[in-house]
Amino acid sequence: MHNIKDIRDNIDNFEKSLLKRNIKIEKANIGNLDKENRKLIQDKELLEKEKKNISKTKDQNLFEKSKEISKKIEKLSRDQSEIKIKLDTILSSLPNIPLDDVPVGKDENSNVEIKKFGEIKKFDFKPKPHFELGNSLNMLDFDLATKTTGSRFVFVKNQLALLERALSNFMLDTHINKNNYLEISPPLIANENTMYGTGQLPKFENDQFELVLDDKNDRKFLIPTAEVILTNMVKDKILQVKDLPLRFVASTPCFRKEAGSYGKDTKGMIRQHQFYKVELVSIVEPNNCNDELERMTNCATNILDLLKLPYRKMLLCTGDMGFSAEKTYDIEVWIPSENKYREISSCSSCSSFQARRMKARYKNSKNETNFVGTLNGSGLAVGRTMIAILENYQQSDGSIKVPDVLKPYMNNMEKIHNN
RNA sequence: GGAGAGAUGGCUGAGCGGUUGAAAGCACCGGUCUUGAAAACCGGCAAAGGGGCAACUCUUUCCUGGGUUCGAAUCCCAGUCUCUCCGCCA
Repeated sequence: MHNIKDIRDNIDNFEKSLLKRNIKIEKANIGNLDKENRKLIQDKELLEKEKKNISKTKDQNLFEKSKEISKKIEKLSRDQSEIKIKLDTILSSLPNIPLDDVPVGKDENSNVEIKKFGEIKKFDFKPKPHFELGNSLNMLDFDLATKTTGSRFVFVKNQLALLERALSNFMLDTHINKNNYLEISPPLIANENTMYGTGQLPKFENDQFELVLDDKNDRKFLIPTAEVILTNMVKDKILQVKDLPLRFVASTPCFRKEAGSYGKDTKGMIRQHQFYKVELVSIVEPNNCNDELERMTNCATNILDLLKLPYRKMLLCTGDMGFSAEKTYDIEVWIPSENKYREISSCSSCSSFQARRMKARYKNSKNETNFVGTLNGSGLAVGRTMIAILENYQQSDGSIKVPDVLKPYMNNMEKIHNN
């Protein structure tokens, strides 16, 4: 959510910044609504003051007049709230402003590669895609999931289920013990206000799985990412500066409708309606957003370093960033069967954009109340990490070598194989 | 599912129709004292919104939404959440 005051003072810059994201704002409309809103507030406050004075005098002769004023106030405040709702509807659907160092572009083709890491393994056989490997191991079953549930779900069995669990635990332990994140096991369901806070609502309702409840006013959603619930842990709070930064980590299932991605990544478990993800969330002083973004991204890539998986770090362009982000790094891991890099983590700074929606504030060293900065990043997407391990660690016989760092989590198993 | 109790500022907690935006304590900030710190003492300290270059000023807010009243944190109604007891249950 943007601060209308900032927009008012600088509407041309605001327009320009959003244009970088291909968003055209109706400048005149916003300006008029804002003016109208303030006019009505002023009129209303004048009457309120008058009314207040009458009741202070306790003069019975003026009581009738006070009643009349009440009616006028009622009307004004109805009009005003209507205008305010219109204005807020517009403002709440506008994405965050990109930072200056974010490249401008309309889609992922304009993303900028920062650096490649790790070595791409040369296979002396044709590397198989993960779903073939999983299928022949009898440890990934997509057909069964289709039968029980529907498309874009999967049964993970046997040692791959262990691998999935091992990955979660390995990532969690690393972030908790090495990177100083606080482990959280959060609710997987969020209410409407929470979803609004991080920016999933109102604009992206179609991507969410909503629960069917008896009470239509009580709306609840399966979380599309733990970012939603972890970031909202500071909703409606006024924190002390000494409490910051807060760093949370959770491994949770994530649920996404993937609306509009028909025909995209239909094979395998690249794009699923449900997947595990280890999520990092930081709550910081707004000035520290940039440093924290670098730190967080390093925490994420550190996992790939330890797993010895090749990857590259991308700086997303304006057109490819998420709604709430001011700057985003994607980490892409090497997928041998596709002969390309695929997103495995996305780390974003959201400045005070989400904080303003959540009313998450802190008192700075001067004792002034201010909105916090929020960041979120995957550290990492567990399902896609499993894909990367299957493909990068595959052997010619279809077995999968277990990465060294995971062995302690998998009964010191050397290889995942069929019998 | 049944029966009660409650929801007040960053936190704890008074107030139960008229200078109450709200006592007190804690926390926090500034100062005195101290070599420094602690303690003690003095002072300050809610948020949101509007107006003003500013000093400042106005309005709203005591869970949410309605209602009663000239006037509501205080009374009435509905809802949400929390706690206790009983029942049921992973």
